[in-house]
Amino acid sequence: MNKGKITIHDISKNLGIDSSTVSRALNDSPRVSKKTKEKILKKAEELGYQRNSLASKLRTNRTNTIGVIVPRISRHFFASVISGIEETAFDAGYEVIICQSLDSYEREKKLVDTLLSNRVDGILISISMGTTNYDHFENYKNNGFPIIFFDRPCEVSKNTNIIIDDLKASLEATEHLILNGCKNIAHFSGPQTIELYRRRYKGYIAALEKYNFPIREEFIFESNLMKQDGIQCAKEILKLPEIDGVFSANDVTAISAMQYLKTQGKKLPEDIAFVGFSNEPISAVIEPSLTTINQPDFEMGKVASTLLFNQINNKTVLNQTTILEPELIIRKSSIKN
Amino acid sequence: MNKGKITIHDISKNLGIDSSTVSRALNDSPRVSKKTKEKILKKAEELGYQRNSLASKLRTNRTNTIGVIVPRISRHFFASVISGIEETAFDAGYEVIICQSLDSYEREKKLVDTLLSNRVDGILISISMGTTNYDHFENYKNNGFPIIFFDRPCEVSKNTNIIIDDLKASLEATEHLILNGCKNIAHFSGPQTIELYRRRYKGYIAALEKYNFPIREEFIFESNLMKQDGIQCAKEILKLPEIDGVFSANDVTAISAMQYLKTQGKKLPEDIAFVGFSNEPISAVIEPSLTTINQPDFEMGKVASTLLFNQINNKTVLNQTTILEPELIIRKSSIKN
DNA sequence: TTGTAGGCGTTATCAA
DNA sequence: TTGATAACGCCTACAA
Repeated sequence: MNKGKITIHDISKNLGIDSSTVSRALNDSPRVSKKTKEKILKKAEELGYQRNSLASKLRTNRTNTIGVIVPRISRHFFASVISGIEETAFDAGYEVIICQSLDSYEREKKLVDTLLSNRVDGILISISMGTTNYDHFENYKNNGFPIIFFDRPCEVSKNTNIIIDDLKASLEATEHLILNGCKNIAHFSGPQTIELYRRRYKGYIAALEKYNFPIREEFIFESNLMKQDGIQCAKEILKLPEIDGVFSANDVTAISAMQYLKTQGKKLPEDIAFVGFSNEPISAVIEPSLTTINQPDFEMGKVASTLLFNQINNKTVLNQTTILEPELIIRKSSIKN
Repeated sequence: MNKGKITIHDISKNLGIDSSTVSRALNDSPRVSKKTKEKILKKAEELGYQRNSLASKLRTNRTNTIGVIVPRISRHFFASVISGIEETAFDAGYEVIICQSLDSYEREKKLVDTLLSNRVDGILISISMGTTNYDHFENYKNNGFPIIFFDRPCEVSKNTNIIIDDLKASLEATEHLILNGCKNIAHFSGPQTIELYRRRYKGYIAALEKYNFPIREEFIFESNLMKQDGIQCAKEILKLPEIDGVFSANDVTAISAMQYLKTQGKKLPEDIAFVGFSNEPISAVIEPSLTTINQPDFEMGKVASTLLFNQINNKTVLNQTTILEPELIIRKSSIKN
């Protein structure tokens, strides 16, 4: 119950030194003599003093804290981005508050609100799948509040976004299937309300066009790209026996589809080749191992947080999109012998 | 830059109503007339008022916030525990601050410190592998500060711990290997400084004893149970060709060992059967699929947070260990034909 | 180098 | 039902 009961005033009284001096000493100000400083630090230790950050943040109007909102922390990609953010933040002396929106718009809105009422200095966010209305960002952005969007950018005008080159990667992925002999390539696509999935879709289309392949609507399956969606997609595929390759907008769906197809006696990649997107750890381990796109996750976290800290400290808003380069990881699922 | 500039005083001036009334209205106090309340809420909305939680927390000396420290958020188990915690917290109106120690003692200590200086009402923690000194908890516990340990308990006396029955699960896992014909069973063990891994070790020993199997020190491999440790263990195993089964204290190590052994031409489970621990998502997907122990992760989060909220609100300290039941998931890696 | 005094934004107490 | 006032713990001009 005594938690944090000791204040600078207790130290002050205890030593007969004014609390302002105590405050200065605890902040290692040069305006306190070495001797007094030592005395104060010793007494603080002895009394079990613990600074009340709330008070100091309130007073200074600076929290040295940033908020991070991701759809789900369990996704390897987001966990890595967070690690990148935390590393930069640690060096810069910032605290990081991690939140997950669970891809719900309501939750996301509430989280933004909570972070702001806790006066974070800035926010890094990968918007949820459920978000189609961006008003909750617009208001703050207009006030110059630092918000940076990563991976899943904000679709309204003038923002600082960090994305990867989904279009190029998707084109490359689809092209890879074509060059490995696929003639009828399906696409597992995410919600087209989301820019990111539109870009992946466009990459797929671009590859087909490049090779003068016809675009067949019935080969394009839009879903939320969860595990169960993969099974659903697989079932649809079985009805279209000419399909011999799949480019999936994420690994999760590709993998669950592959699993299902294997139970139905399909040979992978001989009957159907697969390329995923994300390079989840699981993808290297399944059989056949999944060819996929590796995203520079850790780097993305570092870039995003570095930009945010610049924005916080220089009050300069970039409103510019940074594009990072992904990489095609070729494994067994796409190589027909 | 205007972030949060509007305060209750602005609303107060704007309406000619005292700020104390504004405060009451914003907190939906019954001591404000409906009419005034409406007027205030409307004006707040209009001015874009956003409460300053820091000030409110400072004043009330209550943050309605709990801290959660886990080794790494990317581990599926911890992500699920966190989901359980967040669900309970959401219903109880608490904010949750998620932190990862990355299994570093230094980081953990710092995180505890940061959380306390931010005056969280309580802490839920799964201690890091690097932690062997518990002084940083002792101090606060003695002050009655609510801390609850889950999964990896605190080894010093009198704590509230939530664990699963590792011993029973490990005994069952090892027994399962024995009943499936394994004669020489190895154990991949975690650091014996950690209670949890000692319990898993004991379960392994107990099973051997139950069936009068000799305990062979050279069959027990202690490591930090990371991916690379699995490869190392696999190499050691190859030097001991009599080993025909492995009980691993986690899935990660089991899987990387299996992968390596497969590249070396071993047939799994025919040559060597495997049982892991944790039921990582990957375990269902690899080949052969990994028999493992499923832990009630989400439930553990709910139980731990519920206990914490009780402790916070009733000021009653349980200092009691709650044991949850794990479950053996039998898959292909342990069934020799 | 140290002390004085005032305020960050909110809420609780008391009085009206 | 509303208002005045003080205080939460800290920091920072300014003065000494």
